[in-house]
Amino acid sequence: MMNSNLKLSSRDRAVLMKTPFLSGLSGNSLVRMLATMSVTSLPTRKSIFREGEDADAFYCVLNGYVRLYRLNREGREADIRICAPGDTFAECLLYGGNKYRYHAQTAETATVARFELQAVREMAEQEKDIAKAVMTSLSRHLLTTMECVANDRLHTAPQRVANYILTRCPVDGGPAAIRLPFQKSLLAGMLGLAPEALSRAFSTLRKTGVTVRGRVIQVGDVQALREV
Amino acid sequence: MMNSNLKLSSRDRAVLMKTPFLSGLSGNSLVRMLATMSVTSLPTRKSIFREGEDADAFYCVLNGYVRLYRLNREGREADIRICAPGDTFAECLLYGGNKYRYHAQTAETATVARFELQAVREMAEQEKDIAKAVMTSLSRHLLTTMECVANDRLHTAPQRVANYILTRCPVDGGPAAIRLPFQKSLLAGMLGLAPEALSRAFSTLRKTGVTVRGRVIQVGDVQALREV
DNA sequence: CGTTTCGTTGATGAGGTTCAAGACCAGTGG
DNA sequence: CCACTGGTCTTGAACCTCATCAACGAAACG
Repeated sequence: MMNSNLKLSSRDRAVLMKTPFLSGLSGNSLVRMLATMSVTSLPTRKSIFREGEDADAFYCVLNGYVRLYRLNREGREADIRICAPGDTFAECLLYGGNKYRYHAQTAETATVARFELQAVREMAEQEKDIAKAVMTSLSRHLLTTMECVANDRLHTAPQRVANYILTRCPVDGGPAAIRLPFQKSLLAGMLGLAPEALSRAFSTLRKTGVTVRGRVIQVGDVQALREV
Repeated sequence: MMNSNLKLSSRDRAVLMKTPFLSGLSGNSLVRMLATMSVTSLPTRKSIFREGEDADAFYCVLNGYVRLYRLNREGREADIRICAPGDTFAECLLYGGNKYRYHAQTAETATVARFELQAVREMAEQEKDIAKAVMTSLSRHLLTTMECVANDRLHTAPQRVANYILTRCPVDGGPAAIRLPFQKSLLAGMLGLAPEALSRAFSTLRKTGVTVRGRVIQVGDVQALREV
């Protein structure tokens, strides 16, 4: 069901332009970048690439979600990162090795933009603003990944969940409500938890005023949640 | 005991030149880079910067080791990364925010090279090879950090230790011996473990043919260790 | 040769995983 | 309209790994 060279929907185009990757590009660079790019729509649980394969492209999520994960010897999967619309992945292979280091798979139907590594590498050497875009993208990615390590090592399951809710909360205090943009099992993987552990974390947070119904999370007092 | 503008020892200079950061630079860029750099020797457990401070520089370790860590609400520390000679840290702030996001402290007496963010930012915009050096450095750093997340989420303590030993083992099979370049407590933090857990992991690995005496680790059969 | 730091060991408990069973929900087809 | 079905989520129970605390032994260092 691979659908290459798809025409960009206007919503996808808007997401693409807000990416750290393309938002800073001037006219000429932008055109060249878009020219080497191909857009693909993929069904749920479709593999994009596998660990160990020769790397020839990196990707940007336009719609839906993509899981990056690894397997251990016994075949258990662990998510390394969940990529949301606007996120770039495998761009570190521009200057860091020539094989994919993890599996990438859609978590639901998704649209991704594909960039040839070799082409972008050459363009980054020619155009300064493209190099800058790459650096910005890498920097952000690195910061969030280090944040992830710190989160894993420092916080318990309820604290990680509270953390996640707070990052999605528009308000600073009082009551709030958010809607999960994906299944809970995906959130669990994102936080480095088994789905059961996420479920238990939610029920622990009930006494802090968090109620969950389906994908809707209601927070009684955002400030109280910050104390967890 | 801050010792700015120290003269580079020849060993430090050799480390510096092998850095992904400087190894690819041509004459002119290299000279400019070295000109804006200042080298500092620091005693054990000296803070280099603290979380939340305004960021004005990033660093490269020339000698010794530097811990990057964070504190949780109760004051417990968790290491995010241990930087060895040749490693760069906080370089993600070139294009990713203007405050340090974690604490940095020497783990033993160390020598570091300091680069002004603003100066390097300007140079990266002018010179393509400097931009490329930044991208290479960021890419490597990102790959190892993602590796770290996967390691934490996928492997048990003995597996992480086996992993670490294998990455330092020169040979592919048969017996081998390595010498830890630092204290065990530092290795523990690096692997996301308490020192006691590292100690127990070593004793678990005894039945796989690993013996530890002081900083020397003897491996009976490297291949057997790979099976863990 | 004491003092201090580092490493090991044991006991205990908290936090998560795993497995199994059941609840809930939406979609499907009788 | 209702029963069946397949997926997702929750709950319970047993187990496991690791952190923590405390005590002790071993180096390192003056």
